[in-house]
Amino acid sequence: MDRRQRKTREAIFNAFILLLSKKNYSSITVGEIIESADVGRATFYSHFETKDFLLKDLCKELFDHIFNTENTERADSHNIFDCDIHDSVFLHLFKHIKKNDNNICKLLASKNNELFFEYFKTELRTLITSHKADFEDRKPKRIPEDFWLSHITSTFTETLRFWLENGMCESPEVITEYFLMLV
Amino acid sequence: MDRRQRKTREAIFNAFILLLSKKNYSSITVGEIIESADVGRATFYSHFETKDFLLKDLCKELFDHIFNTENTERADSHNIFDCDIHDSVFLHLFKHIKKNDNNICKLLASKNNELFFEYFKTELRTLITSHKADFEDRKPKRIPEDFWLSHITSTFTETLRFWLENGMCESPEVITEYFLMLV
DNA sequence: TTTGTTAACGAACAAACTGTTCAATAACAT
DNA sequence: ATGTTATTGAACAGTTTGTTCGTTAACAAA
Repeated sequence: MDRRQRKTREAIFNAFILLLSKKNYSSITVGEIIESADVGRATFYSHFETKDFLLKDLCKELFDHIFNTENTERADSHNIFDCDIHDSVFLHLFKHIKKNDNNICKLLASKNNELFFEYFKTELRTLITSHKADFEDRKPKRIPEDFWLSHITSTFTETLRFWLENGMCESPEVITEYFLMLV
Repeated sequence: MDRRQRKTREAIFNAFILLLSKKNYSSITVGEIIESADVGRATFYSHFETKDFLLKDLCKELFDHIFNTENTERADSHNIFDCDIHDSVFLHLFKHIKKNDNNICKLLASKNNELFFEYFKTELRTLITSHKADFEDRKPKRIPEDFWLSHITSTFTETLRFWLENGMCESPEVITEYFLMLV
């Protein structure tokens, strides 16, 4: 990718993240974004079709990173997390989120931007679906399968939300424990 | 309240509900609402400051109804739900939602309107907080109090969401059972 | 029925935002 | 050095928003 393209794309993403941490998504205008990013109006629209697509692309960038390093690290099977204890995936996720300084946290923590959380949940649910075997023994017999998966997913995101809103003062290990206590 | 005021208020609410069942909140314009409600532009703005306030007022109208008949029915202590079995409040809520033909259901079921769900959750949380004693024995010792309340609240709304998305084919009793199994 | 009050109307209005176009300029790759 | 491609800035039409105001109609109380 052309260096110019990369630079403007970065500038727009950063400006957008900055704005999202201050105000809620729907009240942000394209005018504010391009002013903050210091790029031309036409440039913005040559990169992103609309503001919605900008959000979608940003989410893809941030989440693919988390969830894919997740996958690849587990795939090449020789790191500390690739063990057979079933809850390690979630501990890993919490650690990963804590490590990834502010960007994701800032956005997930902001009560307003529900859209952002929705994209996160979508990615999370596919991850959890691929690990559903780990929860078989905890599942009440009569609960339907898809409802069960939704429940695990939303319990995880609510745990994460609690953690972020409290300034992540608990350790990833404790938060993982909380999560597993509830599900 | 003046009959004229009541009529336009009703007309606007109904038009708004109709639109919300077709498209998502942010894409609805004031122009569409007043056209569908068949009222003048100035009239709309004399009733509601902005579109956001319209949503807030609609939520208040719908939810106050559910949650307050809840309270009053329990207050005058002589109906079938006012018993000492601790889960009856939630069964009552599910029944109430099912009974209340479509309006609320239509809105809660539509995946798009996350805002609407947020208002619902706020009301629900205060209800659950006032009944938190009923869940004391289920609460893992180490889980913080407010986190525990958030968890019960979101588990309830996710259960409700599941129910609505599946066309409410299960009975209120079964759904209540599902909810209590998970929490 | 008459009278004073209040709501609805509708048309017009400025202001803000959106998404597009285009010619000129600068950065890039070879 | 040359052809390609991204950025720029300004201008543009089209929406949407929220307000204003004079006129008309519905209301409530005498």
